[in-house]
Amino acid sequence: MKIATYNVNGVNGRLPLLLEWLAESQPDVVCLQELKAPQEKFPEAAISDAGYGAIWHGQKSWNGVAILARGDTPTETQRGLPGEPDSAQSRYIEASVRGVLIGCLYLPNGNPAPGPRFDYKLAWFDAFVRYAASLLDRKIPVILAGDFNVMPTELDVYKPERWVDDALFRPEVRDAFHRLVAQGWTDALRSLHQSETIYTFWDYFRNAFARNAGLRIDHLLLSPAIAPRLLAADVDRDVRAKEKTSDHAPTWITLSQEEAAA
DNA sequence: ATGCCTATTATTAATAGA
Repeated sequence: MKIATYNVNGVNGRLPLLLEWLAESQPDVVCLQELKAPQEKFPEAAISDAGYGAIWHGQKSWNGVAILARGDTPTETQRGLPGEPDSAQSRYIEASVRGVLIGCLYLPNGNPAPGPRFDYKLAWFDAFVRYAASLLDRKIPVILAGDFNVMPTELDVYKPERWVDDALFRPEVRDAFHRLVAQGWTDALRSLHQSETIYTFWDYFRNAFARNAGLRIDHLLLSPAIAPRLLAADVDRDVRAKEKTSDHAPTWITLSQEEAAA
């Protein structure tokens, strides 16, 4: 079972690229962020023709999240984050797919920091940490996947000293991520590649991709009930190299079908 | 310290992204 997260940066503008990647990569479940499309403009027919059922939480201009399932329809369990500070922003959707609860999130960027946008980020993050704890209490297989807009450690940013005052790397935000993981989640990419440089985002500016000036901000967190099934985890960097591409690359894991032996 | 580039929306400029 392959589960991917992809900040597509405009689901309609990137539709040909998205369909190409779906056909090549064949993920079973996909969490999309930054649809940048209102609810009625989601390309449901094209996604369906590609073999995927979908649920989505759209918003005009900004944000927007979706969950796709190959040959299946995700069973929606939550839309919007409980206790979120601004329900007008579409940043969370959740579904049950093939026995796994999938939470798809787009955490606020938060720049400039300090300021109201940063306060909003911290408030959203706090609500998310509380909600994540309630998911762990259920002792079920859960995957929280999306654009967390945080580099967890210095290993996750090409030039850490340049980012210390940025909303994606400030201590408050890193602390929030560490508090989240400390609840019992497994950071899938990092658990399999403990000392490697792995990036999931490269700025459009400054020829960042060619220089590999990247950030690791797209994450998949596994609950203890599913973490033993983790087989592989990687980033489809080749997608970031294409024309008309998102500034993020698809990030994915594979899981064994059965519960791992104790 | 800032712009760089790219998207959407609404009208060629503003806003957001990270």
